[in-house]
Amino acid sequence: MPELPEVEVVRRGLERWVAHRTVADAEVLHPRAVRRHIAGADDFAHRLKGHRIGVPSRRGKYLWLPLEDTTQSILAHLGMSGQLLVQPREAPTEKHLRIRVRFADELGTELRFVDQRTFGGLSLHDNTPDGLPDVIAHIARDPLDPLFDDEAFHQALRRKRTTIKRALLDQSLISGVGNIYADEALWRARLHYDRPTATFTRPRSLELLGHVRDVMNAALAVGGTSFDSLYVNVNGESGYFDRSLDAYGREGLPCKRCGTPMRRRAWMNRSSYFCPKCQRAPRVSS
DNA sequence: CCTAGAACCTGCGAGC
DNA sequence: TGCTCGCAGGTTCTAG
Repeated sequence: MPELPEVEVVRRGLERWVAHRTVADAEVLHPRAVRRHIAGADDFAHRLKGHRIGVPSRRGKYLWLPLEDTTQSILAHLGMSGQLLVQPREAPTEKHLRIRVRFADELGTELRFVDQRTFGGLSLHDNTPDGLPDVIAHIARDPLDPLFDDEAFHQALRRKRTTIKRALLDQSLISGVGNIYADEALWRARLHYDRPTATFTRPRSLELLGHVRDVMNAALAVGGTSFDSLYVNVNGESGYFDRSLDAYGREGLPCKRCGTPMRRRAWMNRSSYFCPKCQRAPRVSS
């Protein structure tokens, strides 16, 4: 479940179902799922044992579970297809189950990391003084973070020699935005994905940020976006925002503003969806 | 330093 | 039916 709203839905589920429980033991079924944990799978499993999980946090698409009475956290990234599920102990093993965490209580559920494509994973890291896993210190605050600096973001856009969608997907400038919400925010802002950022005026940058926040909050309110069973909350349930999408996945369908057929362009090994009339291409498109 | 593009994986649906 | 191709909510490494 990749972008910010989907990850936040998962974080809330973990807060409700996993926080304050003590790990009995962990089992790593695929080494790629812990590749960020340099000391390896056995070390990862061993270090979780006996520790109580604190309240889960999130920045952008990363979330982490602090281990109480330590200065470390379990960092999680869902990649393209990762799921964190709270399942009954007796539930059948998922085909792509990669990590299982059992708890030392009688609630009867366990935490499972399931990931078809293995781009995601879990790992254990020291926290920085502000409680963030050290390996994600370079990730920017996300737009729903009260301490996100709008002015600094605008200045960063001015400084870069890049285009706006690339900038939105650059997790060191603004985190949590992925392919869906980038296209949605750009459609709302009537901006073409290939517009150079260096010419952005402050009002334009701030308006775009407003649209990013609006679309993410709207998605969050209905449990995020899912087109299939790959993107679910910790209880395996899908969100409903797919039916509210204005741009993503709408190739050939009429623009909801002006009726012009929407287009899809191959872009950076993926796709960009846009309205050719509302979102005009820049004159000089490199 | 910076930016663009490919690589990393598995599975699914479309088209032949 | 079975094959190949293109495509998928991300990040990270490499080449230029």
